[in-house]
Amino acid sequence: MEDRGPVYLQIIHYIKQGIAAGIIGGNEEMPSRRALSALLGVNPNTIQKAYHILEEEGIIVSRSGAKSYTCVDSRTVERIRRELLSGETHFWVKAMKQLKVSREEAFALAAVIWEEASREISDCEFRH
Amino acid sequence: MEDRGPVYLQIIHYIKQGIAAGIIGGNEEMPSRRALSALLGVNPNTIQKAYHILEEEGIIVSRSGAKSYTCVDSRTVERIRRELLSGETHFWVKAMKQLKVSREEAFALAAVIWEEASREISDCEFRH
DNA sequence: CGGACTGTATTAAACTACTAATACACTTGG
DNA sequence: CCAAGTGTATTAGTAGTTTAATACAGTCCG
Repeated sequence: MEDRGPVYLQIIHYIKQGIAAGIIGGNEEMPSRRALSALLGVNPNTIQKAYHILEEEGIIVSRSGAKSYTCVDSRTVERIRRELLSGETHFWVKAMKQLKVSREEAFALAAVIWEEASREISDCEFRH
Repeated sequence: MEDRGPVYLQIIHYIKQGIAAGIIGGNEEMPSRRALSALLGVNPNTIQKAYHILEEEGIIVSRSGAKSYTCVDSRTVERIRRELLSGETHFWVKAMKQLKVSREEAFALAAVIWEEASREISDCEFRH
């Protein structure tokens, strides 16, 4: 529905999601700032901002001149996964309650949409 | 989790949500720009921007000098309700699928959080 | 009527997100 | 080694959001 805020936050969220889903490994080479910016069609500075925050959060490591790598053990992967999962679900429940939807109606709709989404081609990885 | 973007969009969303939930009636007096800005601690111009867009969408009517009123029939209320409900649920399902969560795990977690939220005091109306 | 409140409009300033164009030092692979 | 690619930093500019300080004309109620 919406674009969901600043691009650099979307990138951070996207990478965390990839790690939580196991698409991005815990000690894996990351695309360079320039390469990812070209791929996504945004400015290198925007990628740098996202990577910098990810480094502050201890999710990637960067050595000046060399490529950046993810830096998360399995415990951290599980922590990130639970954070995202819980966060998104809390947000949905809150929205449903604010709309004064009954538990039955909410879950029935979610079930319908879940099946609907299962019948769609859903492949949009950020590398091939 | 997040602040969810521009304030004027939050206000629009909040009012639509109130209408969809039946908290705000279909032909009801709206708080004045100045009153709502004071209540929310934001600039009157920000409220004006939100109200102006709501008027363009045919949700409220404003006559220069008089108070603004909501202007939605029951069919429109139902349309708005379905839009918000469907939009939020699509977003949640998409997030769950991107995290590669099984339907069972996702719905189980949602059930837990739903009950958890039911045990909390949840009253934050925008007027008393 | 007349004052209080209303919607509406204008202008200026500050702030953030994002783009753009560089520049520099470091690492790596051929 | 050395050229290509890398992370990092700087400066400038644009656009959108928000605040601020007004101003003015219309409506409403006592």
